[in-house]
Amino acid sequence: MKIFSTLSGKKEQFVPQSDEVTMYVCGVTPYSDAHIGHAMSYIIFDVIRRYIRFSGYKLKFIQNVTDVDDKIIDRANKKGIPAIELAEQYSDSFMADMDALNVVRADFYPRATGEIDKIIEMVQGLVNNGYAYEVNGSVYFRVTKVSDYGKLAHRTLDSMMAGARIEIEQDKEHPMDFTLWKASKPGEPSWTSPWGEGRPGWHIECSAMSLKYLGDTIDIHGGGSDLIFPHHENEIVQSECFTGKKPFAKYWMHNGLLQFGGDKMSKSLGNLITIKDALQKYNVDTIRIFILNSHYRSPLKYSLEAFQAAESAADRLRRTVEREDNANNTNKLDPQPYRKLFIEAMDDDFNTPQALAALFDLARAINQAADAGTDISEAKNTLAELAQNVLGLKLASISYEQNPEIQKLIQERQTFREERNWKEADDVRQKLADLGVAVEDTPTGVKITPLKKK
RNA sequence: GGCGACGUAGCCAAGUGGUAAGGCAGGGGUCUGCAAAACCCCCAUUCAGCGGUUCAAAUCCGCUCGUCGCCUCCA
Repeated sequence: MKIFSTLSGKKEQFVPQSDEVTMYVCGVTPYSDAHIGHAMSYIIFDVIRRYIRFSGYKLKFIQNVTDVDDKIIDRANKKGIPAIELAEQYSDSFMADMDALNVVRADFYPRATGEIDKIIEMVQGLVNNGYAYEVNGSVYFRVTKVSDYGKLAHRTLDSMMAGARIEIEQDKEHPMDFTLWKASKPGEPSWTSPWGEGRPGWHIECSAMSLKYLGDTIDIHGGGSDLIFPHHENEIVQSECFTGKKPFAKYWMHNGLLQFGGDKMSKSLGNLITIKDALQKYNVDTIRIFILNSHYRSPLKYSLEAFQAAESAADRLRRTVEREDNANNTNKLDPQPYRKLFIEAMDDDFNTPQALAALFDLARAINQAADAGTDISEAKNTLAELAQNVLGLKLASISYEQNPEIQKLIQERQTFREERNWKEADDVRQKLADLGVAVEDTPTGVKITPLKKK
């Protein structure tokens, strides 16, 4: 298995430290509903996790919830509720979204507010060994003391300074120094520390959690490419300087970002589509195929057309899995060649578009074989296994058996058809269409599917 | 201003030296009472443009044009 690491800038052979792979992906700061950009990132890392397990490794996966932060405090103040309550609310909302998107849960979701002891221990350690300094109750990291600062973003301190819009903060020794511990203002959530009342800076919680739950060196650390700098860069220096061990993470993985249409990517929330909105309109498989049909490191443009294409594609796989087995036929379709292609694609830095292509090739072969009466049971199992276990698709069809109105109309139509009364039969079909379902006559009986949105 | 990514058919999108995957849409056909689904055939002599290296380039190099990201909160 090969993984592209942002740190080295190339694909590397994946060699975990042990049979149990340790992995950390930056989670959310819960102050509003998550949007489909979040869905993209977490679905991608979900598939990566699923594939690592599918390949035979064990995996320990941790994801943070940063439940104390400026934006949470601002938003909570506007709403007139405690910050922790707001964070709780949106954190629950996020978990519900992840479940709905069929994202496998992490082993544990530590919260920043629950890890204050570890955070203070780290900040103190960094002060003690000279990598951090306290000014007016806040503690800053001294970036000039680290020779390889910028190694993840592939930049140097000088190049960062050139033309950068950096707000000059009087307290900092160097403009690029970043906050480890922030002195709190009155009314803000705060904890007692050796430097007075305060709260964690932005980057420190991820380091603390990763070190505490996964160890000094983990195998994979991931997140959106917008986190490379400064978030992950800072995680690296503060962690490595605290533990004295390198590397903090062996492989750094970053997904490309979702772009919103050709229009202005307006910063106002009007342009953002929440996961809840998307799920209202499309099923999980549609959303997952939309995302997995492009490579995870490439940016992806949101478009209605692409979603509709993904919906049709999902439907194709779903229908294929539902075809009759012909299990009594002695001719069998062998899915191995397709399985091999799928695995080769996934082994090459999780090339899901190519893996999906292998699945569609298998689907075509299955349909061909099914038309010919060949036994497709094993091939179908392979298709379902790879699609569901690795790509996290559900391939679940909607059942209308519990709907008496639809069942009654189907019966009516069957009667007309047996009487060869095509006119009446077609009228009933139209009635069913008005109810949002399409009826298909197949050799094995009537099949009801949701009517396609045009 | 600095750093970086990208530009492949109507749309989405793989492919990083050996002659263009896959999905969607479209056209024709088989099947069907009609449909739908499925299947078959067709749909980029060509990979933004211009030069260069090479026996050979979408793939390497240079320039031009265009789009985007990061440098500030962000998956």
